[in-house]
Amino acid sequence: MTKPVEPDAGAAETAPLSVPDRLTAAATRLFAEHGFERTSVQELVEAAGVTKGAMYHYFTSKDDLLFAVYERVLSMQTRRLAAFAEAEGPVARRLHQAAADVVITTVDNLDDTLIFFRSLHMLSPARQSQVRKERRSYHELFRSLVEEGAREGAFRTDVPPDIVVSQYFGAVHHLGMWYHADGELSGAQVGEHFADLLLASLRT
Amino acid sequence: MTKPVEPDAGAAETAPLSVPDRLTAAATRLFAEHGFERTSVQELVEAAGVTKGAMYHYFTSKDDLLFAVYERVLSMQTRRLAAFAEAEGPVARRLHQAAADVVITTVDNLDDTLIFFRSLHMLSPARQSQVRKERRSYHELFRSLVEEGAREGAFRTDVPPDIVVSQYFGAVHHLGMWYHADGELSGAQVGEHFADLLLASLRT
DNA sequence: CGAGAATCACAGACCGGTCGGTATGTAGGT
DNA sequence: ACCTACATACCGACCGGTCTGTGATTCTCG
Repeated sequence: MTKPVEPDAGAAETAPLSVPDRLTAAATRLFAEHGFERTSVQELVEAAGVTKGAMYHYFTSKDDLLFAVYERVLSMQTRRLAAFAEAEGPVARRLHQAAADVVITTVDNLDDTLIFFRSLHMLSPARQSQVRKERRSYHELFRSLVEEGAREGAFRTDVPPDIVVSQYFGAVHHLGMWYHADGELSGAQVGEHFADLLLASLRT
Repeated sequence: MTKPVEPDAGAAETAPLSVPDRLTAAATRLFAEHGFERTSVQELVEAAGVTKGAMYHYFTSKDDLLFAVYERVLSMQTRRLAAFAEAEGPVARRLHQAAADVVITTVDNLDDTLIFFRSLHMLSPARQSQVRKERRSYHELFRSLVEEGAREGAFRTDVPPDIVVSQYFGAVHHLGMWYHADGELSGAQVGEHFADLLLASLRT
């Protein structure tokens, strides 16, 4: 058995995922459910259908696993934002699209983003600063769109762009606290409303 | 020694606070600094200058102490919001004042609000639902202001008030993740900007 | 081409340390 | 005598991480 286990050998779910993928998937679910500290390595590996030996073969520590969960969603969102920022068209439209999109990717990965802000402080200082650095460049990319609109006269100039971005992302990052997939509004609908409110708040 | 200890008997800070108050103050600081789970009861009571016996005399568990921290700031913010909501004047002005005020009280109690959203899930389910209930009535009081403005024609009606309120409080609750008292802007300045953006986003 | 060596990918028992909570004791007030 | 308000010693559970073992695969070299 080089990579996949034989079908239907494990517990409930036995998709042919690799062992590291099974571990990150189980970690995402359990960390979001009980929190990072309340989830023991033992129950984590049992949920993933592997053993501790397997986990410590691929990850150096429990923190490392948390970090891997962070990286996945953070790099994905950064890539998407860059694509919207570099696109053609008026800045108001690009900002609206980017703002709505980050809501959609956030609700599509609600567990990850919930863990993100709940457990960042559990990471080693080195890992924390690495995550913060990535988060910061993400913030700055978004801010550059706001500044571009302000220069062009499309947006108001009496509120610091940093405040605008911090306010918006604060709202997005808090989605994990209240949004439920089985609620009235889809992620796309919430994204539209959020983006509409953002653009309205920036009108001259 | 019925209530106060003799002056200058403990560690660094020996204000004549009662033992429960010393414990909640130490808990607020340590939970915000290292997180709830990483803070042991032993270091907590040492920071408060008391012993475990004292702590378990006033609180039934470590969770109970966390709950007490929650209650203090939550009830305070609810009282203040009610005062603004019940005041006189146009709804736009009352909403602006309430929106700016919640930012100020949040940055004035940044540790508490940080703990709040980071460690809510560590509470027992019963306690969690009690906190959520209070949080919900707070949300609804704020929402009633938005709805009042919409009825009067002062605010737009094409975005659900719940979305507006969730977005705004999301941003406020996330202040603990980025606001620093030694930064460029004071809490009052951030509050003004936040409230300005909120009101602008609601214009018809 | 084949056999032994080295490596990989885990398995699972085990350990030192820590932690929340309790049991028991006691000084002072009433 | 009794209650309040603590102090202190202690316990059993648990947890992250390590260590050794092992079957399968790959590499090496004659």
